[in-house]
This record gives sequence, structure tokens and C-alpha cells, in this order.
Amino acid sequence: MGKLKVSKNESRKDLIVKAGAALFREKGFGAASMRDLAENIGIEAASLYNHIRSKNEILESICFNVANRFNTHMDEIESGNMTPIEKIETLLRFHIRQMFDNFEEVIVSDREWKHLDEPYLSNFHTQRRNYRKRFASIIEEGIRKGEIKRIDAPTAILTMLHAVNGIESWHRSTAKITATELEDNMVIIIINGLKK
Amino acid sequence: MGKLKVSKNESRKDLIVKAGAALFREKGFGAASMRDLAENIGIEAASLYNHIRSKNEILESICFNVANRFNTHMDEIESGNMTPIEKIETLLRFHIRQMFDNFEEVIVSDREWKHLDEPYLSNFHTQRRNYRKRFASIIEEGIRKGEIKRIDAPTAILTMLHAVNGIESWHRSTAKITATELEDNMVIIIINGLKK
DNA sequence: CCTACCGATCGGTAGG
DNA sequence: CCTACCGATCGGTAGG
Repeated sequence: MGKLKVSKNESRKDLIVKAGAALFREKGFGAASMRDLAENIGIEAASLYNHIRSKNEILESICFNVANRFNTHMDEIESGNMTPIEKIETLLRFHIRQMFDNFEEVIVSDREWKHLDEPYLSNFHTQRRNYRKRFASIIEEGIRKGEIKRIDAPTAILTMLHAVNGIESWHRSTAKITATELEDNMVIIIINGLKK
Repeated sequence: MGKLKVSKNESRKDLIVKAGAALFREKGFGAASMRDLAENIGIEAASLYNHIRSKNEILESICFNVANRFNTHMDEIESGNMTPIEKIETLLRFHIRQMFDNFEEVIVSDREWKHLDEPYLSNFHTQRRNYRKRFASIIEEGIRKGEIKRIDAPTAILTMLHAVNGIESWHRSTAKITATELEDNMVIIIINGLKK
């Protein structure tokens, strides 16, 4: 019974975090109000604080949920035995799919993480830097093995990861191609840009 | 003498818009306050309103300054007689240089334009759509002439324009390459991704 | 989960 | 360009 209650509280918090991601994406973290958020869920603003400690805690949950997913995936890639180009294509497709499956959270963590309070701000910043370093190492390995052009690896990371964010302004409703076609087109452009 | 006064007011407004771009980029439009902005300039918040009508007017100036620059450049490209690939490379290099020369304003107009009030919101949205359509037409021309792979043109636009935004997280101070090298690396990756 | 409320801060105005 | 101030709204708390 105690366990049931905990699980109920957690799912309630999950709902708040999910609604928060949608609101923060739409309005920006600074312009989104807790009263707006409460209204979207159908409760009073004060009631939110039975499930979360602060507005910032919602942002923390969003950012670290996203970071954990990407870090876990990177662990899997690194411990696998694909070629560098295959690794990059797999990472790229993971980023693209995260943009579809987890749209609001991924955008918010990328765009609003600077509003985190310490120590979360430093922690997130470090995780972000480390992720990019691991990604850059794979590119550099590809260059050494002659699979990839002699380009600057950090620039390639910058280019790729931001290109993927372009999906943000792609609208399911009006687009003429499917999500899979979009993914393939994007992968073709970027992977061919890297290949020797 | 009347003219001198107007010009003095306009340069004062320019200063506010420039400081506003820096603040909006750092904090986000919603989280940036007019008191912060005034303090950065060295006056009281109330004094800002002798030069601008509202917080939103600052955002309007930023967004339409940027839009005008890009539209003017697109006019020049369209009326020139380069090949499609050359046109795309020129547009790309213009985008990259705008990110260096006009960093704060370009980022803010891209990230915060949704906070514009009507009728500016609709106006800006339309201009943005039209710019991308003109860009897509050049890509489609390149595909017809056999210079460019048979990819989805809107996806290519999404990929390219967002890739350029990656420069946002590139720091002059810590980077190991120069701005020119960054530009060339980025152009190589993207243009080679498009070429047949 | 609600009512009632707090101090702080917001964008903006009046008047000089 | 400033002082003095407005009503509105903010994130969050007390108490039930």
C-alpha cells in the first residue's frame, strides 16, 4: 500500500514534467508560468507543489531524463564493434528518432538548460561537453582509418547535432514526406558530407 | 537641428536594440527584464520608454533587421547568374558570416520570434516561409540540372540552416580553429552532402 | 488538492 | 532622463 502511494505520486510528477516540457517548449522557460501549467493539467497552481519542489525542479527532470537517454545510448555504441561510420550513422539516427519520440523534452533540454540552478547547471554542462567529446573521438577514429574526410571533428559535431534540431520546424501535418523519409534524407546529406 | 535630434534618438534606440539582443540571447525574451536592460545601459527602466514604445518593439526591431538583411541578400543571389551549387554555397557562407558578424541578433530572431505580437508575428512568419521557399527552389533547380542528389529540398533546407546555428555553441576563446577554418569545414560537409 | 495569501518583480505611465 | 508609482502577475507557503 505504501508502494502504491509512491508509484501514484511518481506518475503524477511524470505528468507534471511532461506538461511542463510542452509548456516550456511553447513559451520558453522564463515566460511559462506555474499557473499556466496548473491550468493545463486541471488543478490549482498551489497543488503543483505537492508533487514538485519548484519550477526549476521540472526543468531539472526534463534535462537529466534526456541526458541519461543519450549517455546510455552512447555507452552501447562505444562498447559495440561497428566501424566509425556505422557508429556515427547509428548515433545520428538515434538523435533523429529522439526528436520524433520525445520531441518536447529534447528541445527544452537543448534550448533551456542554461536556466538550471547550480549545482545542476555545472553538472549538465559537463555531461554535455563529455558527450560531444566522445562523439568527436569516433569521428577522429574514422579520420585515422581513412573512412572520413580530414575535417575538424568539433565542427562536424556542431554541424550534425544542430542539423538534427531542424526537425523542430518540421510539421507532420503539412509535410509531404514521412518521418522515415525525412530521417533517410537527413542521414544521406550528413553522412555523405563526412565520407571520403 | 531637428534632424540632429532625430538622428540622436535613433542611435539611442539602436543602442537599446543592440543591448536588448544581447540580453534576450542570454536570458531568453520572457526571462529578460526591462530593469536588467536599463541597468546594462546605465539608465533607469522608465527612461527606456523615451526611445522605445514597449519591450516587444525591441524584439520587432531585432527580428525585422535580420529578416531584411537575409531577404536583400537573397534578392542579389536570385538576380545573379551563378550555378545552383554556387548559389547555395554563397547563401551558406552568408548565413555563417551573419552568425559571426551579427551573432546576438541572428540568434534572437531565430529563437524568440514566436514572442512577437500580431500583426508582426504573422508578417515575420510569412517572410520566413517565403525565404525558405526561395532557397528550396534553388535546390530543386540544382536537382533538375543534375548537380544535386535527388533529395527532398525542404529537408535539405532544414538541415543546412540549422547546422549553421551550431556556430552558436562555438566559442572563439576556446576553439582551436579560426572562424575562416570553421566556415570552410562547415561548407565542405554540407555542400558535399548535397553534391551528386 | 484547495483557499487564501505573501513579498517580489514585472511592463509600463504620470509628471516633471 | 529621473522619481514615484500603478495594477498585474510571478513563484511559492501556510494551513487545512
